[in-house]
Amino acid sequence: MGLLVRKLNSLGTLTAAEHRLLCDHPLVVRDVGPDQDLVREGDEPVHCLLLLEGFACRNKSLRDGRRQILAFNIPGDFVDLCSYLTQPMDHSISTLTQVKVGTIPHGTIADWTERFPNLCRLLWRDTLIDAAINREWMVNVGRRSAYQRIAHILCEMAVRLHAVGLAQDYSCDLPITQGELADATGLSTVHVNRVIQELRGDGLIALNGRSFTALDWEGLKRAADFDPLYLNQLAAARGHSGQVI
Amino acid sequence: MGLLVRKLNSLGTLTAAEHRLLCDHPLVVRDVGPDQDLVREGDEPVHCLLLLEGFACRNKSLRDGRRQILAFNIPGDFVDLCSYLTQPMDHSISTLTQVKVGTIPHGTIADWTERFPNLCRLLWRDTLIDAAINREWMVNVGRRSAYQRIAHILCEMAVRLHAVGLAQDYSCDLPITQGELADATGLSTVHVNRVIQELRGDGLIALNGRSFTALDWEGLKRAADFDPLYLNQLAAARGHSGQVI
DNA sequence: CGTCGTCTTGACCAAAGTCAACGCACGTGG
DNA sequence: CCACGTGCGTTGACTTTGGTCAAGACGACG
Repeated sequence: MGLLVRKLNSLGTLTAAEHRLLCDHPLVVRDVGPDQDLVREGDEPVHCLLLLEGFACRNKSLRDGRRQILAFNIPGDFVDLCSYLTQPMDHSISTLTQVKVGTIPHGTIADWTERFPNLCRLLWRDTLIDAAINREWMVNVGRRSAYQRIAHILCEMAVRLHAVGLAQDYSCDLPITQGELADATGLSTVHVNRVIQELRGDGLIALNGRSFTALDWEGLKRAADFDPLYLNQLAAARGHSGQVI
Repeated sequence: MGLLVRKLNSLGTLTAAEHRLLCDHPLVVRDVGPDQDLVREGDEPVHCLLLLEGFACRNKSLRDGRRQILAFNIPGDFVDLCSYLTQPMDHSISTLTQVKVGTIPHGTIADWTERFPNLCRLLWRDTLIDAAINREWMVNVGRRSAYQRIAHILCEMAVRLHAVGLAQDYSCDLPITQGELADATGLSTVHVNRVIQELRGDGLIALNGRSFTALDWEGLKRAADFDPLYLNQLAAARGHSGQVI
């Protein structure tokens, strides 16, 4: 539960009792391979999933097979906390890589939130930040050019991975294919490929296989019109770890 | 507070004590003209707004002036409940028409939610349904054709307005300009105009000025690939008012 | 009656999609 | 150890969707 404690502490302050509660909770861990659905649209899960290792994504598919990726999930993310209060699922959660997930029964969350209003607020806030990321993605897909979209999503991943210690010196492991990037940005795979080459040509990024480096962080941010405010609103407002990169 | 009670009761069940609490709360009401910002990106509001009459929208602007509308708000919507837990605002709320809004101090909400876990859950659920609408819009903008996007957004508005009693016989007052529809769908005004004419030509809709009628509801739903599940997840699951149209 | 915002139309343009093929790395099985 | 298949990245030629620019129509309102 260390990851969860760390995450919630970045959103506010856990009391000692809450800290103990979470640390004492025995987490059931499950291993899942790449390209599997952790939860499927229409499911009515009875527990929430905490992503401990690996990458996943939130996505919705149309009947004709096209799909939209709504968010990338990284270690520490409470992947489907929303299933605690909204059923059935209106979207799926799929793994991108091999992952480890912890499962927490809805009953446990109900118990926690009734007894600890502060913890409840932190969990609620976590879902609100997910929503904020969604909003930013919507602007991305609706109003930015292909070049800006890709740059923006790369900026976001760099900041978020840095925040959980999975990026150093502007580089990180990014096991996301160009096809997945296309589904996340509302573009075609072919066009994503061309844009990435343009970004490479402009000296902004290095991206080969699973490894990503922002060669010119400031330039990339400028190209993307990136403002990390939406990612960690409270932390930033309180002057905490905030501006990580 | 009748509107709020009605809305929360559609998301779950208020206890008698909660019902009384809400009904006894003296709501401060404010009138605002059209095309005004109720809350602006960067603000740190100290109260939440409940939309009582009129239409508004949640939106984000880019520095170059392009903007994306993230959601349309209709009477009964808790327009910026998210400001209770995430500050500062990462987006703006603007009026589309003359509106009446009720203001509820964050302190009041904090008090309510600490004392009434069930009410807290209902409010939390309300923010989660907002998020679900956002997700559907993202699919709309990212993966549907212009024709489908407009059809889809019209379906959504019809269902939501019907749910609060503002639509009968497949028609309703819809004071949204084509320019605003463009900002909501990630299209240009000109293209929205052409698509609307195509929808008219196909006998699916009548849309003049502020009045909208779905002439062929089933056809419109089919064209939009519309599934209202995401709008009222719990109500639908429990077999409540659910499928309104 | 004039002005302003919105809707409408046409001519033209550009961004991104589609289709198809190929290269390349990696893993698997003979 | 090599042939083969598979998934991903890359490229080119061509098409389509939707954007841009510009002008006119229409209606509400002062």
